[in-house]
Amino acid sequence: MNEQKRYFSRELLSWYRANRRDLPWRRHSNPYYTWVSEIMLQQTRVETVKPYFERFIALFPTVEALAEAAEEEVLKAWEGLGYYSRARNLQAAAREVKEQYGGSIPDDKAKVSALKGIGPYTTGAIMSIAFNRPEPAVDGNVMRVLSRYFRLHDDIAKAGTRAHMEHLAQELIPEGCASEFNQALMELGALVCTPKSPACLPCPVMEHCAGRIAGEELMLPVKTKAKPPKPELRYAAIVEGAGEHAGKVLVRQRPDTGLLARMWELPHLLAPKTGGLLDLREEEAMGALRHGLQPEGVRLRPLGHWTDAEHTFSHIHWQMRVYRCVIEEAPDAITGGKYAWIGPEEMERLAFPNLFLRLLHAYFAERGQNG
DNA sequence: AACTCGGGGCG
DNA sequence: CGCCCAGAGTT
Repeated sequence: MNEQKRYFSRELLSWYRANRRDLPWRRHSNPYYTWVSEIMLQQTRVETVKPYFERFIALFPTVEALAEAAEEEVLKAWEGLGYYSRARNLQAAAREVKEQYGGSIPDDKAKVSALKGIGPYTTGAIMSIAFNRPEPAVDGNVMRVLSRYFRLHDDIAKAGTRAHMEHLAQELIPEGCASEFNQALMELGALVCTPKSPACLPCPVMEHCAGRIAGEELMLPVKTKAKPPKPELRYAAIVEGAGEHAGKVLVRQRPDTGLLARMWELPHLLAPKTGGLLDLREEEAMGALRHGLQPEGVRLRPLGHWTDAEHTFSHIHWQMRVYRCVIEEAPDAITGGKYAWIGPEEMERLAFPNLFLRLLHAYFAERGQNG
C-alpha cells in the first residue's frame, strides 16, 4: 500500500478518535442498535433519525420485542420517516433472527446479507461496526470522500463504481480497527467532506487529498442527475362524518404493495386528463370525486374546495386539491375496501405519511376552533 | 441498468 | 426552488 493510503487511514482514524459524535446508537455496543440505526440512516439524515431511534428502541428494546410486535405498531413508530418498506423488512428480518438465530444477529457476512432489507452497504456496516470485521461499508458519503481524496472521476451513480470503491475502502481499513475506521469515513463525509462546501482547511487528510490539490473538490464526485419526478394532479376528499361519526373524517388504508404500502390516507384519485379550461377545474374535480370513488363503495357529495397540498416523492410529484365532502353512501358493507372513521384519538394508532398527517392535523385544528 | 420506494434540509 | 442525500428490492 502506498504512502497516500497509509497516511489517509492513520490520520482519519486519529481524527475520529478525537472528534466522534455522541450518537444514541453509539452509547452502547449492541448489534441490534447498529442494525436499527443503519436501516433508519438509509437515505436519511442523522438529526432526523435521532428521535426516531430513541422511540423505536424504547418501544422495541430487543430483536425479540420487535419480532413479537404488531406490524401496525412498527409502522406507526416509523411514521414520517419515509421508505416504509424499511420498517416492514426490518421486522420481517427480526422475526427471522429470532427464529433462526435465537434472537442474536449472526457474526456471519452471508447470513447477515441474506436478511431482508440488508444490502451490500448495510451488510458491511453491521459486520464492521458491530463485529469489527474488515468489511467495506460504502455509501454515498464514503464514495464522495474517496472520489475526492483519490481524485476518482467515475460516475458514482453507476452500479459498477461501487465495486471499485469497495475494493479501495477495504484496503484502507487498518488492522483490527474496522469498526472505528468505517465510522470515521462516514463521519468525515458528514462533518467535513460535505457535498456542497467541503471544509478542507480543518480536514485531517487535506495534505494528500488529490481532489483538493487539483482544485477539483467541488467538481467531485461525478454523478449523473436523476430525472425529475413526474407531476400528478390528484383530487382528495376530506369527508366529515355525521350522526354517530360526527367530528370524524373518513380515511382509507393503501394496498399491501407499492407506494406507501399499508399506510393510511385521505381518499383521493388521479385527476382525469381532460385539458379543460381552468374555470371548469372545480366542477371537473368535484365530479371526479363524486363518481371516481364509487367503485370502492363510497358515494360522496363534494361541497367545495378546502385546501391544496403538494408532496414530492423521488419519482412522483403530487399536486393535491382537497375538497370538503359529505357522505351519501358509507363503505361499511363493501368488502375489500379498508375504510375507517377517525378522530384525533384514532390518529394515534394509524400510520399516515407526512402529507396526510399535516392535512389531518390542519383539519382537526380548524374544526376545533370553529366548534 | 433502470425503476420504485419518502422526506427534510440547505444554499 | 434545485440539489443533496448514512440504499435496497424489483424487473
